Amino acid sequence: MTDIAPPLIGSPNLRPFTHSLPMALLRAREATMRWFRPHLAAHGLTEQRWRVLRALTSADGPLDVGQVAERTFLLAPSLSRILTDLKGLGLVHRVADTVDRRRTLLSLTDDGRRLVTRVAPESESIYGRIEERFGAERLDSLLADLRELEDALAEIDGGGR
Amino acid sequence: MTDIAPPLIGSPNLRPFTHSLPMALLRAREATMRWFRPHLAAHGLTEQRWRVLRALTSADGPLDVGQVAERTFLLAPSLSRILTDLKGLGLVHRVADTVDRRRTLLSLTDDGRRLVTRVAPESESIYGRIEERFGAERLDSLLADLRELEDALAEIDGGGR
DNA sequence: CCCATATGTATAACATGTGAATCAATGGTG
DNA sequence: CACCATTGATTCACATGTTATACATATGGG
Repeated sequence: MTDIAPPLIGSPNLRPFTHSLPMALLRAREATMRWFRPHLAAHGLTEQRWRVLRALTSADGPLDVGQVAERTFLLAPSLSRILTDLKGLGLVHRVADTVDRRRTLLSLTDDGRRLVTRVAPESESIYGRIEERFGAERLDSLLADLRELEDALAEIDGGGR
Repeated sequence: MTDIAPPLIGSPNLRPFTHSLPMALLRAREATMRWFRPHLAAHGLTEQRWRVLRALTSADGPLDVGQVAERTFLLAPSLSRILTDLKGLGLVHRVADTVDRRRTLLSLTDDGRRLVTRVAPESESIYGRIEERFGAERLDSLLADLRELEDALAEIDGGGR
C-alpha cells in the first residue's frame, strides 16, 4: 500500500527490510519475549529451560528426550545441554529407560514441580496483559495465521513435484 | 479443532504449548528460514551476515554500527563479531569516523557489492515462492498484524501509566 | 549368533543471543 | 582547562542455535 519502493539507484532490487517476513517474525517475537524474560530471570530460568519444565509439567508421565525436543521445539544439542543444567539444579530426573536403553526418560523432581507452581501464575498473568493489549480475538486470529503459514511452508520442494 | 485441552489433573493451569504466542512466532520463523538457509549457506553466508550486507546495500552512504544494529535488529555484541568476520572476508570496510572518533563507519567493498548482486535474485525468488504458497494479500495482512503486535507491546509498563 | 543398518542421545565446533562490564571519545559545567 | 556523566563500540561470560559427527543400543537379515 504505502511502500512505493524507490528506484534504488545502482543497488540490487531488494525488498525493504522491515517488510520482510523473517524480520517481522523476529521483531514480533522479541517484542513479546521482552515481557517474559525479566520474570523468568527472577527465578533463575531462561526461556528454553522454562519450555522444558512446561513440557514435562503438561505430560502425563515421563517423556523421552525426543518427545521433549518435539514439544519444546529445541534442537537435540541444545536440549542435551539444558537437561544437564536442569538436572544440576535438581529440577528434573534423567534416567535410562529400562526397556530401550538408548532412551533417556525425563520427569520433574518435587523441586521442579514446586518451581513451576511458583512461576506459572505470573507467567499466565503476563500473557493475559499481552492478550489485553492486542485484543484476544485478534491474538487468536494471529495464532491461526501463523499456524497456517507454518503449514503452508512445511514441505520444501519449491514446485518441483 | 481437535485439541480439547484436558482438565490437567494436578498440574498448574498452563495454556498448551503450541497455543502460546512466543512458540507460534518461533515455529513460523523457523518454517520460513528453512527456505532461505540453504541458499545463503551456498554462498558462505549466514542469515545475520546477509542482513548486514542488505542494510549496507540499501543505505545511501556509510552507516555507523548503531544504525546497522537498528536496521538489522542485531545486538551490539553479535554485530561486532559479525563485522569482524565480514571484514575478514573482505566484504565490508570498517573505518573510524573522522569527526566523532567513537563511531565506526561501515560500507560495502566492491566484493561485497558483487556478492549481494549474485545472492539477491535467488533470495527474492525464494520470497516469491513463499508469497505464492501463502497468498500475497494474506502475507501483507500478516505482516501488518505483526507490526501492530510489535507496536502494542512496545512500551513495557503493564498498564501503570 | 554375526553383521549391517537404523535409531536415540550426546559431543564437538563454530556462530549467535543476551546481559554486564570495559574502554575510548565526547560534551557540557564550573 | 579539569572534571565527570554520557555515548558508541567492543569485549567478556555464559546460554543457545546449527550442522556434523560420534557413540551406544536395537533391529532385522543371513
